[in-house]
Amino acid sequence: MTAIIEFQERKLGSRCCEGVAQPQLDPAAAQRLSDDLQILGHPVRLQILDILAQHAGQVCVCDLEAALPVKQPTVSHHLKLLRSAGLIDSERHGQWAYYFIRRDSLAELRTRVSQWLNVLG
Amino acid sequence: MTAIIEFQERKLGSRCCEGVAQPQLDPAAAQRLSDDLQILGHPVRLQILDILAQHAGQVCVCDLEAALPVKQPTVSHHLKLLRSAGLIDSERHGQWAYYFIRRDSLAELRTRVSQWLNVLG
DNA sequence: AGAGTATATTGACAACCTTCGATGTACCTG
DNA sequence: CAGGTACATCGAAGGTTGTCAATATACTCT
Repeated sequence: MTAIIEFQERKLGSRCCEGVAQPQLDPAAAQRLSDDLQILGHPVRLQILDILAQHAGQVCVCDLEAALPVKQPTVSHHLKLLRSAGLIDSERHGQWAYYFIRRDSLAELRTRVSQWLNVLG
Repeated sequence: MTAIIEFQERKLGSRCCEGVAQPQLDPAAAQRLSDDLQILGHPVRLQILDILAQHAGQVCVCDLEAALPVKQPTVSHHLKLLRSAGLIDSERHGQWAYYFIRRDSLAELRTRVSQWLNVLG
């Protein structure tokens, strides 16, 4: 209720929308950040990343299936999304596919997100 | 390609899925974080927050409409989502609605996201 | 009161996302 | 080779999200 009284108030009755406000974030950057945030914005994907971070390189799909509240095709689907986003990768050993986090990509994503959170705050 | 050779390899032929892997993140925390990330995961909402961060308390809906690539009902829609998430609030002055960021809620969100990014990395 | 402006809400539509059964592929073991 | 296991892919169903024209609400000024 006191949020704007410290600013000079816009003259009432004057036309608004003078085009003063412009985002610092250009549309491309906004899209990129939004993609980053969206790939993280699902509980199953968050938990997958969490597990992979703890057991790097030793996690196969059926481990994930056992730890998560979704069936195998769904696990594979989310793994595919995370891989397309560059956040994880896998190696096949025999019949198992071992998944692991790509620390480099994840670090870049973290930098982008952190920077934005700082700009905002 | 060298990701797993530094770990003791699971004995081939043995049964997998021994239930070893468990997320640190409980389902409720995963859901919460996911909600946080999802509300941020849209370019228009990112740009709204960006503009509000720069012009706190002096931004009305038509300013946003002028700065964004969507029409007024869509702007109002995203504002409503951001308000439901507790990230922004508004004050009416005459016919204008001035929106502003709720720094406290945003700070809490940032803490949750940052902490998770750190745990992960 | 009446005309005009700013914003919110409604309702409809399209696009997208999530999920899972069914099926396909690859590999290992006997 | 046959049977079993791990994983990927397909396709369908259902849910959610984003968008906007139309409309409603509320305020301002004459």
